[in-house]
Amino acid sequence: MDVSHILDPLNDAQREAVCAPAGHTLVLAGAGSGKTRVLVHRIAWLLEAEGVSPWGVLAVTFTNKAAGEMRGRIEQLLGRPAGALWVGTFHGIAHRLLRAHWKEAELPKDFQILDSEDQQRAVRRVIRELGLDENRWAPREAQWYINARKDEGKRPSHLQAAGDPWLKQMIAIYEHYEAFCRRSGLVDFAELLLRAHELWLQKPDLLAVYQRRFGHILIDEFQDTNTIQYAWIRLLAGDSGRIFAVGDDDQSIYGWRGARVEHIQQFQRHFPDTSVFRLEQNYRSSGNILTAANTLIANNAERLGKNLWTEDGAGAPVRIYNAFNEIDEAHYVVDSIRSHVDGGGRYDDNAILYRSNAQSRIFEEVLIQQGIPYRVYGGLRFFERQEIKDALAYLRLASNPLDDASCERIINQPPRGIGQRTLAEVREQARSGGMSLWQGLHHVLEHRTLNARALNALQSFVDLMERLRSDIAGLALAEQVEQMLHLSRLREHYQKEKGEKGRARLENLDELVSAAQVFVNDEVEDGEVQMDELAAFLSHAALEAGEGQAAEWDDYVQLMTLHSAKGLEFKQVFVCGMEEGLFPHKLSIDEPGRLEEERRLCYVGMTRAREQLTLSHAEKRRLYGEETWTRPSRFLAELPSECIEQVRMNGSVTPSAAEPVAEQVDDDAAMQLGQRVIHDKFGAGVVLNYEGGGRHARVQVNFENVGTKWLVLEYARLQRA
DNA sequence: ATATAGAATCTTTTT
DNA sequence: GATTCTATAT
Repeated sequence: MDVSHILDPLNDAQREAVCAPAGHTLVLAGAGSGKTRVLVHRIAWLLEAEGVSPWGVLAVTFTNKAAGEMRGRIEQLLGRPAGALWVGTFHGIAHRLLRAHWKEAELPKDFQILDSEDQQRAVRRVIRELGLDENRWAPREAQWYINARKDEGKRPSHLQAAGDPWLKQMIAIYEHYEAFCRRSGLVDFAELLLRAHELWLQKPDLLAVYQRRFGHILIDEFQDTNTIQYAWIRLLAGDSGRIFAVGDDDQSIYGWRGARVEHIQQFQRHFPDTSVFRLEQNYRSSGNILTAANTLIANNAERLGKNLWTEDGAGAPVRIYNAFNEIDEAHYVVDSIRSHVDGGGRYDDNAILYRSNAQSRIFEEVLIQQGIPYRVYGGLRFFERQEIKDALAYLRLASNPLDDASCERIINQPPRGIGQRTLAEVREQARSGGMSLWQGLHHVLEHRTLNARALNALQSFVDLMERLRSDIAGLALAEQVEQMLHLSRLREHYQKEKGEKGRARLENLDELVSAAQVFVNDEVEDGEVQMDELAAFLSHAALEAGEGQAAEWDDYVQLMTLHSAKGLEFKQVFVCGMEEGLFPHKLSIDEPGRLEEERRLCYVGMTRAREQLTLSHAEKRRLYGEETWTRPSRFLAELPSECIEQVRMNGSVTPSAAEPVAEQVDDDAAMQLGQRVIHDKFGAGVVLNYEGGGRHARVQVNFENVGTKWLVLEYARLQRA
């Protein structure tokens, strides 16, 4: 078999990794060093050169996007579909296993998935049931506790309060929450992983089947694996599976949600026959950007050590813009983007990155004001929208009457006269009789423990759900959805909602119908279990919340947090709000480990840039409605001065302040900030700043050879370069 | 049962 | 500043 198409596009280091010998492989891949490429080519190599069957290969990623991209690139390289190959997220694959082996996993056949919002509601309910004060025992906190334990592979029975009353309460909530999930046939995200792990532990013969099948296991973003994911991988690999893990300890930014970078170091201990490869040649960023990023990250103590290099030239210096306030900052960034586009560039060459979402607003305002198209990543996703979740809850309750989470959500949505009092009685009946809400409802109706008005309301809900269940049986998926929207009167309900919001909600409901139309049930194609189409659709909705944003090919400026920028690249990158307390964030400043994670986050942001990187900070910032004076981020001070170009603008709030320079000087001497100039004696330089006006106007110029100087415009006789 | 006004509270995010 | 929950009035 000719494998030149697999190996030729690779550099030496990449090729060595792709052709790694039998045994385990760890690839330490720096930012922009071709990480995905190595994974994709490795799989192609296994299939084409080593004759491995696609049946025997499993590739795991963290996001659906990454999984989709990987499969696409593999098929492109192979020139054919690779159906039997398993490519998916940890959660997606765990879900697939549990669907195929629901009996062995002790799950109901039609179990459904709780997303984090559903989970939080469930936890809140449990807290109430325990008679605890919600203010003292915040549902969010308990949810966080439960997920953290699950991510560590721990059940309540593994935990001990050791006299700590807080822990004792948390464990109690965890226990009751588990009971709730069990009797409702519900599984949260962390549970998918934990359950899949336990399934293999408890059924060794089943594990053996998968161990025999998957001789090759590939993991993307290995630095992001949490305890349970890594344990699961090790279990699957057993003694015979070969693991190919790709990661970068410098890009570990998810420690706060349980990711353990240590897995990279442990890997070589756990698997002694591991070959380690380093990919350090960067194909993305210019020299200055890379040097700056390298210098910054060198301040971290806990590193495996790695230095990125490039064959490209130094490129433009990294710009640091010192803004007066956040409005000035936004104007500077937007103006830079505008001049990029005026010079023939595209809007989507540009990314505005920030530490926290609250920072996006001011950029949006300025972008709107200037009529520049933009897209903000990471808002509410399609399947997370209220109206969509309402609609799905009807379908879920129809297919599983035990699903209390869904029942609670829609029992009075749209409003049908079932208030808190009535609901409390239903809950009480359900709880005392050990029944689901749905059963509790029937109990209340039979024993008439409420007044007639409430009973009527409850009866109408029961009738509705029963009618819905019988009416949608046998219909095609999209018709089921359509029928549900009609019978539940959800569409009618949202029609009444006025304004832009109501219109958008209706559109989303229509969109749900078309999502059902195009949905193909590929959930279990090789297993014995044929999953119900509706159930598959509902799982899909929970596991893949969807984008629901502007189409990707449109030309928009990209706004996102530094976290969501990981894995992406842009010609021009603006990292904004480089101030102490904001970035590094004040909640991470005191702990060295967390501060290092902030620095890695900065490193990730910087290495997104191909040609131009601009870091900005404001002296004064209004955040959460409060105005504060700020100090520049310590990260700025850690950058090497030879890669940096400082841009300052004294005391002026808007960039229009730059214009007086142009107005007050004669036409041929007119200049703007950032203008390249030539001086008779000092040579070439760049205008950084200006001061005053008229005859006394002075400019600050950064000369390539002699550094920064203040010059009086009238005498300096600068020429524009 | 709902509508509205005041108060509290705000990292980062995927599944 | 903006959302989201809580208390109060209708």
